Amino acid sequence: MKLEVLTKNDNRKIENTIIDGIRNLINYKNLEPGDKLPSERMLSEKFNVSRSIVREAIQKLEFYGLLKSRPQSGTFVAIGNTAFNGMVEDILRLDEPSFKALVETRILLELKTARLAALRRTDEDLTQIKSALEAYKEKVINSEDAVQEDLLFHLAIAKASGNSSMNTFMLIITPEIITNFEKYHVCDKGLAQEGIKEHEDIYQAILKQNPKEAKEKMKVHFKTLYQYCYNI
Amino acid sequence: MKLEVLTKNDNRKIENTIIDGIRNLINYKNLEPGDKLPSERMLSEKFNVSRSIVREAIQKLEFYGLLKSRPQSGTFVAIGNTAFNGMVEDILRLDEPSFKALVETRILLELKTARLAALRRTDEDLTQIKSALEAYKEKVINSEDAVQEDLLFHLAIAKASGNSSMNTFMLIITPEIITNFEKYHVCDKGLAQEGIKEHEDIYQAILKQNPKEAKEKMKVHFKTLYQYCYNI
DNA sequence: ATCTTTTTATTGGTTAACCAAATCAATACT
DNA sequence: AGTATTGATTTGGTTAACCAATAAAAAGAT
Repeated sequence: MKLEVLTKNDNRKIENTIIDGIRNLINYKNLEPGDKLPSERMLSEKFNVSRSIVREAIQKLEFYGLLKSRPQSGTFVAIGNTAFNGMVEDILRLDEPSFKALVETRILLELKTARLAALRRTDEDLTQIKSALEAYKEKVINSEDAVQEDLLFHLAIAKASGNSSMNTFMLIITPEIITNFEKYHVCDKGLAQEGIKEHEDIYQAILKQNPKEAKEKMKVHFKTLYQYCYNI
Repeated sequence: MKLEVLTKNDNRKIENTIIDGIRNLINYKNLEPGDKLPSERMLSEKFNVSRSIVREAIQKLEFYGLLKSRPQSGTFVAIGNTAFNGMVEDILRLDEPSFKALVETRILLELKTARLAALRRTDEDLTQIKSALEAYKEKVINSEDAVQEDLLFHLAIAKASGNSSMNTFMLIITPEIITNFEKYHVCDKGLAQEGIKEHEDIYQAILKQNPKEAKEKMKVHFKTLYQYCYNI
């Protein structure tokens, strides 16, 4: 029954081994930013694994900005030696975030995106937020589950914040939040009804382009969640 | 000369096409969370592309938590239809974050991680932060470039925050920050000297486990950067 | 009939062969 | 001598064939 986890760990382990090998190689050869790594073929031969494995390891390091691969040219070091070593260490030891960590991050991000959305929202942003709000309201008044519509409303605000980075991070943590909400039935306790009012308040603040009020209304909205999160 | 960008766009475009195809399939077949998608082989045949392409598209959707693939079993829908459609739309339209957006996000995250680190740091965390601080100081007093050591100090704090999610996000945005700092020579203006004092203040606050002070000292540290960022 | 065992087909993961673009060096031309 | 051109080589990207694990179905024993 735990086989799935085991194989996944194995995969993770071999990928991490390759990442560690690449790190050693860069240190041994003293490669600086802009320097070229050996080709994927040579790396796969050196580490006795297939090219796909090497490619995955490179892609992971590329995702974290440590390497940069250019088609028909090669893979290049993207940051300095010191930062590379320090960050690889962290990347290899990263563990899955807990639900508490996710909620904590979400609240932090959303207090900011609400404020920024009030400052920067376009008319197009506003109509999309409004549309998400209406979809949410319709579900709630029909007493249907509205977790998804709830999250989409918040994502619309994140998009309106004009900060692509925060928007991306919200997209990353949202599905896990949804899953946990539905699993622990966070929103079943008749909270959805008052949720409508809170959502409308946030929308109004963004409509009026009042950043302080937007953040404040978002904080009110999170009050229940906040307490819930810290009482698990 | 712009060919690299073009091919990359092409690659992106075909992957996005497949993602769109998967979305349509899920809608057409009304697949709910837990339902199984067609196998990678069938999808690659249906979309007239190779399995690798399909795999990459699936992996991207899995990264954002919309799908979940299990070895020797299949790929499964992970979230509800409504959320899936809304999020796919956003994912397809995501653009690269600007430097300003990155700095904005970094400041937001770090004011929080400093506070959390003061609350939750272990002794082990503390020694790692201290170690990063010493490495930074040594570089600065030798008048060497210390951008990397600077960032590693901040990453050590992020790790000490005990929030894996924020730690990951810091790791994601850090390399781009480093690159831009070095490009625009943000830290060349003799700021490094006073940076030592500011770093030490942050360290002391975390040592004393004083969250309010840690956040405040971090805010002081970011004051210059903050102004710089908003004056570009 | 029901449960266990065995077989068979399907799955994601892995490897290896193939392709077009980019690079670089040798050559031809001015 | 210097510059442009061309062709072989190297590169990351792509495709297709292969593998082990899984799950489902069929056969056998109780």
